[in-house]
Amino acid sequence: MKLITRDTDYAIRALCCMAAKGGEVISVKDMASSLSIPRPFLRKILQKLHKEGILTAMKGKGGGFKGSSSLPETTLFNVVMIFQGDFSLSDHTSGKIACPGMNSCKLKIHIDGLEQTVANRLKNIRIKELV
Amino acid sequence: MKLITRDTDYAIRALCCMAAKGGEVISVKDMASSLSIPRPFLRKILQKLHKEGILTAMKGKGGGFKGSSSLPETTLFNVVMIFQGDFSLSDHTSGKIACPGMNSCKLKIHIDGLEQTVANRLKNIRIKELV
DNA sequence: AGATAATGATACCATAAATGTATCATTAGT
DNA sequence: ACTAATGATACATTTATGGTATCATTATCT
Ligand code: FES
Ligand code: FES
Repeated sequence: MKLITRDTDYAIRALCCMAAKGGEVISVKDMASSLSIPRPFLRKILQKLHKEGILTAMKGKGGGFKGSSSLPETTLFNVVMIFQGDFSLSDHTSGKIACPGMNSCKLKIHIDGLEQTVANRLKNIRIKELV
Repeated sequence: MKLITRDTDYAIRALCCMAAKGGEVISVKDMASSLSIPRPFLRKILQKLHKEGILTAMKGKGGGFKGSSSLPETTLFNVVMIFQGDFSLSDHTSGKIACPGMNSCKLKIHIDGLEQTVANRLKNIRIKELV
């Protein structure tokens, strides 16, 4: 089971790299080779981060991406949500599975609690703390 | 992302059901209908739990499964391991992805810590506490 | 102006994992 | 013998993951 999929992981690494470089513009080409990430895949990832406002894009020759003002405070939770959409550790507790006794079920309580714990941990890890 | 996949979830519910019934033998047929789980799927799941020694199987007419002596102390961690094999929240930290600076990386430290937390939580939830 | 080099947007593809089904053999009770 | 259960295992379907490819747009450089 994976809490952090590969695109999320690549995104985090790329963001750390951006943050380390300050406001410098970096092309996908350069970053892909320096991080050993497939270029088109990284490109898709950075475009998404741009759409979400975490990166700023510069088109045209000599262009690339750089971190936006929100980058340093961006949390791992933010990134996970962007690439993995939801955040439910189990279908069971999210209601996707019909289950008798969804209310007052001890299993559900435990899983919900764990989910909260994980989410809170991820919310407390910011990009600026990783560089 | 899912920490607990459906087979794991079904397994937990089935184990709770078994535990609640004490040493009574229950057939897959009965359990599948009472838990609303596809019968052949549940069967495969229970067979696996039997192989792992958590359930005892009775073949032949009137047969079925019942909890073994180890059932009450079985933890969610045990069940997750049985159905999902490993337990690594991220490929990155498990070494499946080549990454410069695998040593002394702050991200890795955080993820490893979170992994420990999750594992410990799961290890502290026993079937007997869920019935 | 034109060549070049970057991103924007989006569609496509390949593989793996998750979620089940089906089948035949074996065993036990009636 | 007949029936109803599991044992073992192969097969099928669907969804998620990981990645490519392409064409349009924009900016720079000569
Ligand atoms: S809500 Fe279904 S077993 Fe807990
Ligand atoms: S080990 Fe690769 S970024 Fe941490």
